[in-house]
Amino acid sequence: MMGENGGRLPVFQIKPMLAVAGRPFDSPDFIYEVKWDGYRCLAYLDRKTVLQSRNLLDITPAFPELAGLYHRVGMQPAVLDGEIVVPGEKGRPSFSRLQARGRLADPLKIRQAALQTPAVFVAFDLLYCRGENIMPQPLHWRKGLLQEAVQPGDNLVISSFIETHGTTFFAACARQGLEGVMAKAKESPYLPGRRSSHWRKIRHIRQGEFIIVGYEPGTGGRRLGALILGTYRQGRLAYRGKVGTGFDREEEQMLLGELKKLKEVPPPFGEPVPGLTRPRWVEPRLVCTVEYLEQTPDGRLRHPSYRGLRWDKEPGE
DNA sequence: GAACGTCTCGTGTCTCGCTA
DNA sequence: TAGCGAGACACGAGACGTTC
Repeated sequence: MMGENGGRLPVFQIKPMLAVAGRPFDSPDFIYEVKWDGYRCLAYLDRKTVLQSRNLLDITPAFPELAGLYHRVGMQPAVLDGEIVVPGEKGRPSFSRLQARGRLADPLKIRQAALQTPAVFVAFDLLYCRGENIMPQPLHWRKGLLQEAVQPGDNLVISSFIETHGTTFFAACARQGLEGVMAKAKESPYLPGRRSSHWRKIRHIRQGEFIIVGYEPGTGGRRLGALILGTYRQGRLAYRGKVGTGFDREEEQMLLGELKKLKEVPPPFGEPVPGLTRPRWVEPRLVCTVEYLEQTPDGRLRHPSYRGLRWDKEPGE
């Protein structure tokens, strides 16, 4: 089977297909499904289960509760593409819980965690079926075969999708606090390791205004590493994270110029901030707009991206 | 042995430069 | 011009090494 490697599963060979970023749209040529907030994973199933991360690492030992996936999948040897998620509050995927799971190395702790916060494999594509490479086949055909091959149950679900009504679906997902939507061309083949416009990642982006309280110098060709952000909480500045992307060389020069005009001040937060290597603290006079995916439980920004200075805003606002 | 700091590894975005 | 890879950056938290 698997042709190219003499009948064995192509373990650690397939890189997952990637998506480009996009905006909500409606098209009869696309299907729309929930974008799950978890670890991208390929599951190799051939009388056992092997889980491979996006970077081709074997993450099977970290999720023992998924070892039995192969019992629920027919037409083996088979390879599923999907996402490992850990349900959090209200059943929504919790990325922080998943990270806590993924970092465990002690087998005892892994077993305990598997009982307390069990992971679920959300399957959304079928790449090999009965040992045959079906990646060149169109997505709608692979989706059909996925429905036939997989018996959903504990720890294994099939990602449902809708046809057309992409904007309505996106709005509904946003209301439910989900990360976003994936739009996939019905006729698209699976392009391993490639980032293709056949798949579009439409994320629910949040935006806010934050006070620039300092910065870190960059390395390599960059002069500005990251801006250090804060907001006022009960009259005191609170740390909200750093943003190190979203500005090009021109904006970087302009920001550095503005920062150099400000007086250097002592650290504005009551306690030292972990993770800051070479902070330069400045007067909290500049306000900037930042897009971000979500906030961590302690109020820090996840995946922040700088969008511009707000000359019209005062820090106190 | 406790506390602290650094490294590692998972996820991601974005810009820049090279190549087809 | 589009696609792709490299190299910046972000987050959390366990593992591990060092210091006291």
